[in-house]
This record gives sequence, structure tokens and C-alpha cells, in this order.
Amino acid sequence: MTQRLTHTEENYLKAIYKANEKTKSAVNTNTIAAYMNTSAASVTDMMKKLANKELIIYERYKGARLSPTGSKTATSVIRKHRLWETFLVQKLGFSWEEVHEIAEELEHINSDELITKLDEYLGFPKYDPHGDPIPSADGKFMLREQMILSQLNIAESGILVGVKNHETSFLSHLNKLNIALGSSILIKERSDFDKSLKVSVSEGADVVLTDMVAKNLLIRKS
Amino acid sequence: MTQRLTHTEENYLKAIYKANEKTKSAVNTNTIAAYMNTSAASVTDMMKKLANKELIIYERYKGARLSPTGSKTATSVIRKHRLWETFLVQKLGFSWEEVHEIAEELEHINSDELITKLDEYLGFPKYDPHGDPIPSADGKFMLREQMILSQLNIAESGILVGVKNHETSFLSHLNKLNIALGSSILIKERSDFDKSLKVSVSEGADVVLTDMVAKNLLIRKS
DNA sequence: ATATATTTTTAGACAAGACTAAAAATATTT
DNA sequence: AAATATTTTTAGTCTTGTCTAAAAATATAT
Ligand SMILES: [Mn+2]
Ligand SMILES: [Mn+2]
Ligand SMILES: [Mn+2]
Ligand SMILES: [Mn+2]
Repeated sequence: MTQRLTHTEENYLKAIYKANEKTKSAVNTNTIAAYMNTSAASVTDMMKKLANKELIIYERYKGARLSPTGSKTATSVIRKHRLWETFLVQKLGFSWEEVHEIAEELEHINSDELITKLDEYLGFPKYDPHGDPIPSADGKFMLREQMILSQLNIAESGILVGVKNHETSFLSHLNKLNIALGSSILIKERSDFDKSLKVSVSEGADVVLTDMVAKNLLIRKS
Repeated sequence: MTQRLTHTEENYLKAIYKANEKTKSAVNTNTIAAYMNTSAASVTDMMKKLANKELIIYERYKGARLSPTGSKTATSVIRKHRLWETFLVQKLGFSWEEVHEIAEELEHINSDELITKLDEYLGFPKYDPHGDPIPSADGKFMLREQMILSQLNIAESGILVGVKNHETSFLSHLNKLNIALGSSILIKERSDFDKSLKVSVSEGADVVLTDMVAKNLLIRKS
């Protein structure tokens, strides 16, 4: 008997889920406010509502964590988001930096049948266009061995499997550098001064990556 | 500078558009209330808001009609609705009676680029799975010569090009009778008593259609 | 341990979209 | 032309999701 939630409620649950992925412990009001780009007061209001609906466990001044139901809902919204992003890129020909905003709306369309059929139509993809794992219908994520590009040593190389930053500006920057999911990146030099890297992308010409960029690239060592 | 509208506002504009298609003159408060399944008071409230935003021309006690901007918006929502329905049937394998509810949500997704790409992906379809014309990006509809099945005489036949009723129960009824868009329907007998028809569908076995059904079938004489 | 700073909650308001009940305007009968 | 019926609007409330300003709780610094 899954209750019908508003877009806003779903977005709050997703925010708590994502914040909780990092911190592991209960999520602060201010953290959620930052994620949701709203005021702390609004967050407190919503926490009471979500707690009433038993979607979160919330204690005044202590923060919130998802209940099993809340967690299931959040995962389902993430699943929908990532399946739609995959559709937009693979079928409609969007570029990976264009799809997040649209998927933010599509993720709230309410139809299990639709998602089942979309998943099948896409061939049951396991990762979205940013390399993020797509949870299965029962909420399980495909785990993957991965590390951050900055952690590689000189002469080591990796395959890009994901990005930590999803902003359009960052993804467009990668486009310009000819870096995409699946690109092979070989470390050639590291500056002692600013940690910037000279790398070769897929055996092509050398390019320079700032540490800022390198920290946001997830690779599988190759 | 098209203002961003809520789902509700878009639905009201669509309701006025559809009601106006039939009556041609200004649309009554009660008519809109029936379309929107809401109270007359709520409609009056909304009429004031839409008039303020110059999406409709509204006069107290006289009813509403769409402004050029309102008409453009309504047409665009209908275009999105019908393109999504086409996607659901042609690409995801839904049946024609399953798609309306889902399209009611999808029609509010806000991205011109998305609709342009979806249209292209579907091969620029001119009619949706119910035979309704899909307006072009600039709001033009493909006109078509059509008539109601009931108007045919004995021994005449037609190709089903559309349905006037979109309810799931009606469409499922047609499924059972093996009637689909493109079916050829030949009139064999008409009852004087209740106007029910004996017809043969695509050269198959005879079936009986009540006048209620026949009135909702749009055909091209063949 | 006390003072100060930060975080979080409460209080009070507002806009959107809905409702019911009552009043006002318009339409239809007689 | 009245009387009656129907339609539409107004008035007053409610819920959701938001806000600002002030109060309360917790954390940090002295
Ligand atoms: Mn995204
Ligand atoms: Mn993504
Ligand atoms: Mn429809
Ligand atoms: Mn349709």
C-alpha cells in the first residue's frame, strides 16, 4: 500500500538518501536545506510531515534518517531518474550534460508498468550516462570496483567509469577534453605545485587536468 | 517569453480548448468544471488567474475563451500528450487503452528540445494511437476526411481512423471485437428497433455493434 | 563554567488550488 | 411580468509548501 507522494516529498526523500550515502549517520536539517535549496525552517516543516507518514525517523535537533519505506521510495525515484537519463542519451540522442534537468521531472511520473517497460526497452542497463549504477526494481545496486583518478601514480592508467560531479559545466569541460565514459586515461606527469596532471586520453594527445577535475573522475584501474 | 505554468493551469487551458472545439463560442464555467472534475467555484477562481495572466479572455457570467497565447499553450500540451501516447504504444508496447493516464502526466514535462527529439525519434507521426491528429510544433493540425460509422448505409464500408470515446472500457470493448485503427468495417444489417448494426470486421466473422459504439467510431469511407 | 556562535525549531504569513454554503445574476416557465 | 430554476460568483476555510523573524537548543570558545 504505497501512498501517493508529491514531487516535493519525493525530492526530500532523495536528498536525505544522497546525504546519508556520504555521512552514514542521521542527516542534519541544514544539509537537507542545502540539497533542496530551501530554508532550514521549510525543512523542519517537511521533516514533521514525512515522519508522520513514517517515511523517515526524525528527532528534533537530531536529524533524520530514512525508514525502510522511505528508503525504498528514494531508491525507486533514483531508479526512474537514471533510467530516463539513459533513455534520453541512448534513444533520443541527448548529450550526457543535457539530461539531468529533464530527468528531474521525468523521475516523478507515476507508473510501475512504465518503468518496467522502459527498463526492458533499454535492455536492462546497469549504469546511467554518468556511470551511476541503476538500482534494480527491488532496490539493489550493482557494485563496482572504482577509484578516483587522483589516486593513480605516474605511468598507471584507468578506464573512466563514472563522474562525481554532474554539473553541466563540468561535463561540457570533459567533452572539450574528449573525455567520456570508457575513455582510457594514462597518467604521464604530476605537478608538485598544484597537483595538476598531464594525461593522455585514449592514446591521443596529452592534456592537462587540474586536481579539481581529477578528483571528480571515477576510474577502473587498467 | 512563455511563462512557466503549473500542471493545473495547463490542464484548464486544455479543457477550455477541447470544450471550445465543440461549441465554438465562449466556454461555460460548468462545462469546464465537468471537464476538470471540480467545482464551479474552483473554476471561477482559476478563470480569474488565467485572465490575469492573459491566457484567456474571461467575462463574469459570460464564460471564457482562449487568448492566442493560451491557445498556443493548449495546443502544445495536446501535442506532447499525443506524442507521448505514440511513444508508449509504438516503442514501449503498451496497448491503446493503457496510455492515456500516463500521458496525462508526461504532457507536463517542460522541455522543447525533448519534444523535438521525441517527434523525430517517432518519425514525425501525424496521428496518435487513438487516431487523433498530432499538432505540429507551430500548432497546425493535419485535417482528414472522416465520418461517423452510424452514418454509413447497408453494404457500405469504411476504414477505422479514430475513436471519439477514449475510455479504457470502450477501447477494451473494441479489442474484444477485434476492432483496431485500420480495421475495415462493412455494414451488413441495421436494426430498426435499436439502431444496432451487424458488421463484418476486416472480412472476418459478423459482430454486432450497438449504436452507442457505432457513434464513437470515426471512419474513412472505402 | 560562562559567554558566544551556530543550528534548529517555532510563530506567523502567504500563494496556489481546492472545498462548501450562501448570495447574486441570468435563464426559463408560467 | 412574475415566479421559479439554473448558473455563476463570492465569502470563508483548508492543505501544501514556502518564507522571514524570533526563540530555543546545542556546540564551541574562552
Ligand atoms: Mn541526474
Ligand atoms: Mn545520472
Ligand atoms: Mn489521451
Ligand atoms: Mn490519444
